[in-house]
Amino acid sequence: MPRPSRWDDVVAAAARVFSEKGFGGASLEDVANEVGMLKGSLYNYIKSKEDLLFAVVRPDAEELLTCARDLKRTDLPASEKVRQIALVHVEIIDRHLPYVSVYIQEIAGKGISQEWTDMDREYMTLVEQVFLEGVESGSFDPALDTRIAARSLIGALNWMTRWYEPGDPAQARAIAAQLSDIFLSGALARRRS
Amino acid sequence: MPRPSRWDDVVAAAARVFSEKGFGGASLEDVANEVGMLKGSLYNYIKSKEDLLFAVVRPDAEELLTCARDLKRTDLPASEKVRQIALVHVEIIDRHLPYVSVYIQEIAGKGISQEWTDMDREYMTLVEQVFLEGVESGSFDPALDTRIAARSLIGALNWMTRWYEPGDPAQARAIAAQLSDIFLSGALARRRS
Amino acid sequence: MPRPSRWDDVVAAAARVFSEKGFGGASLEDVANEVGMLKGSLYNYIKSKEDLLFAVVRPDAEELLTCARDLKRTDLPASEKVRQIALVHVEIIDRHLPYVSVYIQEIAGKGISQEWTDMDREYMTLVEQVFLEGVESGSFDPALDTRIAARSLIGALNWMTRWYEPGDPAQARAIAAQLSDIFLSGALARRRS
Amino acid sequence: MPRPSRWDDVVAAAARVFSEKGFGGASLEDVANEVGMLKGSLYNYIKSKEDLLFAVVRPDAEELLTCARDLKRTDLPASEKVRQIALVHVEIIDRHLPYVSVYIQEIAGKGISQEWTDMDREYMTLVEQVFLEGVESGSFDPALDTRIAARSLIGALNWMTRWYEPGDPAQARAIAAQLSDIFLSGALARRRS
DNA sequence: AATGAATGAGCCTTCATTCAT
DNA sequence: GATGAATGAAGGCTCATTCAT
Repeated sequence: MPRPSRWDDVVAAAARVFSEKGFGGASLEDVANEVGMLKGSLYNYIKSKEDLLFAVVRPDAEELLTCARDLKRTDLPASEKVRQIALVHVEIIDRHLPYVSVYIQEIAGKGISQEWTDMDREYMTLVEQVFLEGVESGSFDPALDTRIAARSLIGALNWMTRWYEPGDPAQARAIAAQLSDIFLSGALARRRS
Repeated sequence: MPRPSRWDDVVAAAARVFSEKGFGGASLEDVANEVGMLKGSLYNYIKSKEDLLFAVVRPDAEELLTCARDLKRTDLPASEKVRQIALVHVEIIDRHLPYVSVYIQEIAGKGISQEWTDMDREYMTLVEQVFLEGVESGSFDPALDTRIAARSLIGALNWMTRWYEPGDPAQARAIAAQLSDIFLSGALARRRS
Repeated sequence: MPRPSRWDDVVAAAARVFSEKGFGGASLEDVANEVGMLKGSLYNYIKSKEDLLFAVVRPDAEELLTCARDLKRTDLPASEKVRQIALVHVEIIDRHLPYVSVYIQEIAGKGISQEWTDMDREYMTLVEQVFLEGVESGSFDPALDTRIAARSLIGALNWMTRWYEPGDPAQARAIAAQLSDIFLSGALARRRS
Repeated sequence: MPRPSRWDDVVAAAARVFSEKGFGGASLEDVANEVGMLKGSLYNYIKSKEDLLFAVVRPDAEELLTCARDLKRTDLPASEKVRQIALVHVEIIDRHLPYVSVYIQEIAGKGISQEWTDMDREYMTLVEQVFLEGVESGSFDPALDTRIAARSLIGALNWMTRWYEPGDPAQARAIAAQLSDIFLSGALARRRS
């Protein structure tokens, strides 16, 4: 039974453990137990506990950011961009909930380091620019406070890590659609006429 | 729970320290330094570190819940109830950001104990019922998924603890208004007539 | 309701608490709770925790020693002196079990200080001398090892603090009689004639 | 319970330290110093301080109990059983004084847990049954109170931990013989003829 | 005499990290 | 790559003691 490097096992175990106990509350021994090795052995894979945190968190953070960057270069209407952002964000949560939970719980908005602060801010800015485009193109309400709209959308999406139960991509897409509807059209019934 | 001379100082210091370093990352020595006493002396006020966490968090959690309960008995229209919830929620964040941050970061949705799980769920339910009322009364879109609407509103509000800078009640009210507008009417420009 | 000094309450409470939890395992707060005051208040009565230990233990230790000294000056036969020693020792245990327990558990043979070592040794010596008298007068077996006899008698008596349930003086006297019988005549049945 | 390289050193050191300072009075740092490691390192061997106490104490407690059980199945005369019990008990004290001291000081008759209470009681009962056999077979005095006899014998033996200086097995055997003689024949000189 | 609060030292325990094997 | 052991630095908590009121 060939057993290649267990790097992925290690990171996945860390994601599960950190997401359940928190980064501070989890010990490397917890992680090692989850992989099935001793805590000392982890140091064949990492240089420090923080290393592991970043390894858990980086791929999805980068994927999300990349998607947002790509979307920006598109010439979809703003409303469609909102829908796309929600969709991608929700899908990543559905596929990688433990990893994303750790990011949101331990890194987002914590000012851990310049690098992460920058990523946070860039994503935030990209989303805000979508709303800005919508206002400037006249398709969004000119009274819209884009700063608040963007932060609220991201907040609503991130908060999903506290209640969403992953495993059903169709449901994930439905949630993304509903959330987009709310942010685009609101809860109020449209007066027909 | 004794309330001698410096009880409030102790809790306020704990709120600040926990909110900055996290409950797990903060040591009781940090808290004691912030109050200006030695860590051993804290035990004249508390029985354990967890005690302090709950003391930090309980008053505002209860206030918010009480407001939501009171609102329920009201016969305001659903849209107005949404506005009220957002307003109260934002105002508590504005007035007690460190306390609320700790609640959201350390307790909300963590299943710490039955008591807190119940509080969480009750608040959630109360908000969801507002949206349900709106749908049933015909003032909200019949296609609205109330479960997602409620969770998204709460998520957007709670996420404020990561970016809001407190101290300006007028701005707090403005944010509440904007957020309510988005959740009620959406970002899209209304086609007049 | 005139309430004189509560010195005796304090010492009695300490005896109970020390005897149950051990001197090291009991906190002054435990003692204070047992008396119904706060731990700080104890320092109106004592200068240190050790003070309290000695106060608990001294009166009975001195009484026992005095009785043994008095007995020595008597000209009772050795066998009667053995009976008397057992009787007094058992009676003190019956009347003051908690106090005596503390002495035996925390002080006897621990070399705490010269004073207590001396008391220990003197009592030991007095008992040994009784056996010596018996051997020299011919009434005790000349092969008797008085050192071992004395230590065993005292050991058997002191061990009572681990199993005796006080409150019945008659039973106490019966135990003393039985114990004396064993040490004087042994368990073996006497062949009559 | 792991038995790596220095497990025996750790337990032996703990026995020495606990026996000298008491379990409560000894710190794990004391134990660690005695082995030559840091207190934190002890936790590679134990899970708690209490673990260490039990590890110190269990082997000899079990050995003594096993001997008493084995003796019971024998068909030696009661008097010989008394001699055997005394012998084994004294020999264990001679060989493992620090370990046994800890047992007697910290566990015997303290009701620490059901397990230990049971061991205490079983040994007590086995000894009492020996005296009972003697009485029923007619070789012991029919007036003998077996309950008191057994408790006194055990008390006298256990008390040895307070005065015996180990290291001379021959002397240990002599003490056992003397003690047995006393409990069997008493101190009084036999009237010849 | 009693109280509430504070002190400071010490203790058990945890844990990230290192390292020889 | 893995392991068992050791390290050293905290951290939560206890407690004897002090002291102003």
